[in-house]
Amino acid sequence: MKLSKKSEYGLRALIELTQAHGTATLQRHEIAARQHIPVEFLEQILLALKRAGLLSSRRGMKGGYTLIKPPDEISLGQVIRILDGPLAPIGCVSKTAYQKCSDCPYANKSRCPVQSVMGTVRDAIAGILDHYTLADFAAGSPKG
Amino acid sequence: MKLSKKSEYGLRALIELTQAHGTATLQRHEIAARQHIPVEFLEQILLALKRAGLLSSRRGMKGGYTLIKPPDEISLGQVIRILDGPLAPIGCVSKTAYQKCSDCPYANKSRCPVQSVMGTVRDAIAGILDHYTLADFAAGSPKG
DNA sequence: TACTTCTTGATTAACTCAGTCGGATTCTAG
DNA sequence: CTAGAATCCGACTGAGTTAATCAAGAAGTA
Repeated sequence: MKLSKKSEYGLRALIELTQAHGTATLQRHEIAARQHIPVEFLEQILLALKRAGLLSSRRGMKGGYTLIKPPDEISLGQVIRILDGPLAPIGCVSKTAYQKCSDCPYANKSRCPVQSVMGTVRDAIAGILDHYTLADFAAGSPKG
Repeated sequence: MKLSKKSEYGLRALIELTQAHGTATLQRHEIAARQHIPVEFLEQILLALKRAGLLSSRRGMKGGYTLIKPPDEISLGQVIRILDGPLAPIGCVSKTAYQKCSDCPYANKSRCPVQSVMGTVRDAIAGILDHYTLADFAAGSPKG
């Protein structure tokens, strides 16, 4: 039940990029400095977000990173899935990365207690994180 | 955002112990066999639950484990906290194991975006898991 | 060409997870 | 009182993850 540093840093970096959206491109050291993130670690996070299509980047002097999509079309759920993997607490209730549980005696039965509870937990988490956009997030609003 | 095997096994073991509650005491190999859990791993789980005051045990022939409290007074949240630690995705929003975030630029400010979102996530998770009892769970009911 | 910045892949140290093992202790049965 | 059955307890291990760090390369700007 834990959010990795990677995701936390990623989200914090995206606050900066959201605030700069449309205005400026940010370099990794700027983001790192403002958000107290180790530069080289931040680097691989930004790269992952770029590969996932959220950011674009330019090299060389005057280079840096920019948000490629409007902040109100990116959910925190998407970001965390990119950096941390599925939101579901257990593979057999994941909607984006389902995995049959191997050793469960209830597997393939109509109802597994664990699956049932963890399914509702997954839905609760995803319900929050998939409806919370970067725009909400960067504005610090307690939910839209 | 993940439930460990330890907690999963623990919960499954408690299904058996709940069903046997008041009737019989169960030995680790019985639980292990019925729930497909490695016996020696199960052992340390049962021990932890015992130390936490949920189970009692007897040694020697005719020994085994019993639920010590009524199943409708034990929540899944309690169990998972014993085996996996706090439910909160991040230390600074945990109610049972709060920890100030060290490197966050918003620390001690009135509002941190991460803290705000993860706080609602924590509340959602705890809201489900702390109101779901072993009795509900073992009965397989889709929530009381 | 010189310099700056992103890009990529390798490497690392510390830690956690999932499980195993060996021996000690306590209980029952005979 | 002894044998055997069960829990108790701590140490250990191997694989994998986390959180970085490093070095070298590619691309853009002046």
